[in-house]
Amino acid sequence: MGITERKEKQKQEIKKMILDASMKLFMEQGFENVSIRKIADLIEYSPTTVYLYFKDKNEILFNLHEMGFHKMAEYNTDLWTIKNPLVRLAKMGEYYIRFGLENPAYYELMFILKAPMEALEVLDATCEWKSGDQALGKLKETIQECMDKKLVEKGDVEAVAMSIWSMVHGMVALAIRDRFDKLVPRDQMVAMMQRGLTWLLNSLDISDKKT
Amino acid sequence: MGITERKEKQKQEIKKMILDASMKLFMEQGFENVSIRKIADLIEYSPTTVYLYFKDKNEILFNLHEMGFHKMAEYNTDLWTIKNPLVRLAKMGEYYIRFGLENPAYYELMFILKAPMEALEVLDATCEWKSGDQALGKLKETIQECMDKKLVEKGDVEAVAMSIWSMVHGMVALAIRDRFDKLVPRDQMVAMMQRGLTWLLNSLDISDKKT
DNA sequence: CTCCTTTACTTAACACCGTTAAGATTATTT
DNA sequence: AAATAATCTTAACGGTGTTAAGTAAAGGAG
Repeated sequence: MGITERKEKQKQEIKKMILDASMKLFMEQGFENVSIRKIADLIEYSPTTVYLYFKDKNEILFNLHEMGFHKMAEYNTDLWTIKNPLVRLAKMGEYYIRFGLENPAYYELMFILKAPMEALEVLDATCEWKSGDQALGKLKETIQECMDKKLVEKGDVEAVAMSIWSMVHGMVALAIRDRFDKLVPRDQMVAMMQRGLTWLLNSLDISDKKT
Repeated sequence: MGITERKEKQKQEIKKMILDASMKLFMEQGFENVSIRKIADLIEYSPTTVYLYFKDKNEILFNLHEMGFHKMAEYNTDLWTIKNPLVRLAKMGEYYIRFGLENPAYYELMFILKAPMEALEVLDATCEWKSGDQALGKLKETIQECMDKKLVEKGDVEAVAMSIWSMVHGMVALAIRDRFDKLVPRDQMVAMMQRGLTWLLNSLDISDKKT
């Protein structure tokens, strides 16, 4: 069935066109200024055509949200070459913050906007957020390793993971949503986040102080 | 000028009507489903009348955002009776999380939505975010006190404050935007946040371990 | 090559949105 | 009572997500 196969391929290509156009607009104009009509305009189709490839706007946003996780993975390629889990943990935080600040549009899709999660609830009955679960899993792994190697005090891995994630997420979310720069000068922002992160990890580190 | 005075009072009353109606809809239906038209319907005026009392929708949201800070202050009334700054810090975090989870609509206005900050940029040339600055100030005070009393290692108060705030904000923001409950069971959410918070503060506490 | 069916796409419309210009109504002052 | 000022509404503009119905092109069957 070479013919139907090529057709399927073409369909995927148009889907990609729609997603790329959406993301372009999203990055240029922000979430609230992207409409199906503008997307359709950009790829030179009628607005209704978009609905032949995606159920609704939420489904588009969900797909972009997935692309965001792939993009984030690119930031972390060299992460697992780091053998010291505490150093790796620090790098994870650093990369996370950098990814968020350098790709605010993706970050919004992944961790702030409700729309992608609404799509997930419709799409998947089990409502599993695979991408998020996987990303959090890697954080938990690293923390577990820190505890195993007695670099960090033993404790509730899950709660610690959620806490660390919450902190870096909080930083990025506050920055993206214009709260951070109202309180500290913009040029000091990144440095302060970094100081906060190293301060936290330093407080955790028990490798030096043998009680 | 008794007459103009009463008129001014009436004007303020209608303003309050608009804000109350907005907040009611906001809490019931969420941000994205509140429109000027619905607000006008609820107070039985025409949509355009709303514009005689507020410049635009953002200005309404900014006013609601301010009301949110007042509401949050109610949660903190007994906070300054706590003399031990470390205990106070813990309570601050606990109350912050509780406020956020119990008043998600207010929380969104205060710390997540862009609209109120956009209004601020138009309203105030200096762009000072007084409410936020004040709230953060109290956190910094408490942390400073902790350091002064050697309950917490001395360090960059600003960075530490931003970090702690980021963590609790991160927790609430993830919960409100449907990321938390996709990864941990909903009934364990609050408990886990609490564990994370006490874990953090425990790591900071150096009052016992005299190095 | 013609007829028919399927696929791909568009036009038109619905019900909403924030916002503004212009007109109508009401109240106050002269 | 007439003129002025304050208050509110109607109608409209250009936008939104989405759907029903119609058109044009492509593929297969005879």
